[in-house]
Amino acid sequence: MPLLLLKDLPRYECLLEGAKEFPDLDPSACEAFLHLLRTSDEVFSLVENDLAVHGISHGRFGVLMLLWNPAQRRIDAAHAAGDCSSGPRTPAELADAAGVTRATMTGLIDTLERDGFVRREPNPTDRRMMSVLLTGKAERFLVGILPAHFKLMTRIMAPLSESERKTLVRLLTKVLENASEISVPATEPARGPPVIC
Amino acid sequence: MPLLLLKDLPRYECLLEGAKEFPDLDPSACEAFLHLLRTSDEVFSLVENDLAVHGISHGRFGVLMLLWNPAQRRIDAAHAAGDCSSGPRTPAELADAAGVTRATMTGLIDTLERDGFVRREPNPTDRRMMSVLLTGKAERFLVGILPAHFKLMTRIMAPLSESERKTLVRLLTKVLENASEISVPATEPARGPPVIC
DNA sequence: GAAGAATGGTTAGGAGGCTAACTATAAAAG
DNA sequence: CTTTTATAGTTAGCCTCCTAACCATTCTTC
Repeated sequence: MPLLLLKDLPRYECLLEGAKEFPDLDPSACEAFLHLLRTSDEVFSLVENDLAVHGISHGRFGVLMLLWNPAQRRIDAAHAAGDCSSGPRTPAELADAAGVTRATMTGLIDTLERDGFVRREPNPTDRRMMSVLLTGKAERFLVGILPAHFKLMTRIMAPLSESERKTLVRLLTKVLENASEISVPATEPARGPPVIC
Repeated sequence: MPLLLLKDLPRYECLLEGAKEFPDLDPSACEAFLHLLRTSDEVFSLVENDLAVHGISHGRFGVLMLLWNPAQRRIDAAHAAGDCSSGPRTPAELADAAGVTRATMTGLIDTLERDGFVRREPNPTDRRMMSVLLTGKAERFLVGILPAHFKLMTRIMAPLSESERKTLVRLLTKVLENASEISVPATEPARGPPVIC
């Protein structure tokens, strides 16, 4: 449970009250903002607790998911076509894909290696690089817990209809794109769509 | 930036692909789930970076906000009526309101006290308890940074219209209530609405 | 081809989360 | 009353995240 937030969100009247004192406070923006963070905090901690039962943190789970390519079997066929990369393999690629620093990824890989979920191998061509490889233990582990993990996601989103889910995704996408724009002051001309397969 | 997530969300076709292998994977639920966490992660880190510029973490900021009662001046009038509490004052109340453990709150108060934002005072009637009090420095600090903080919220939510914000809040509320239900297996008959003033 | 710049990975040190165990005090039970 | 139980707060130890500094290697550039 990584976020610290108000457990009980303020009532709308309180936001209106605050707006009198702070002209910069936009009540509806503030309300949406707080609900977004509060809800995702609750959902996140739910998933994290569920994963903790199986003895793995969300961060490590994320790394395993990045490394685990269920299409691995199909890859031999697709390899020539090049339409489906085999996913990140080096610590740097993993860090980029996961959105953490390389130092953090080093730590995650350390504990995963300690627990026998991955192993490091030096890259024969570039001796600076390492390859991170999933072990059979990790694959069995993932196949074992994923069904419950997917069920939990489904259960969390159960109260929303299909069209509500589409609406939610549409609104969140607007916010996400705007937020990305804010954090990266729009230097690049927008890169291509994600190519994770 | 506390969460570790896929930076580039999987395409919907990949989810459909995965659903073939895992019948428990509900593509639209998974999509909504991932967008929710990804968006709030981006938004959260935006705010956290902004606060970090002013040398304060989101957690400490939250504590200050809980302690800071802008209605303090009005409280003398409201006190008799009892319709507006003066907010949490003890570490335990703060921990509950913020949704962290008491141990975590101890650490936050430690650093806040070290930096001169709060001070602890023993409770004269119950010698187990402490009172946490905001200093004048903290109040000036809050008044100084809050306008920019509110502006950032407004900017983040700018792409959504008023009605879209209402829709977003409505959908998130559904998910939040459901998630709370899941985490607390519905023992209590649902408590009253939040009474934070 | 040798010096400097860039890149990949790790280490060190800090912060904020957590749980579990501990101390001190107050309340309840006998 | 004394004993037990419950409560408030802290401490200790772990994990994940960060930044900054640090090697080793490769690439660039002259």
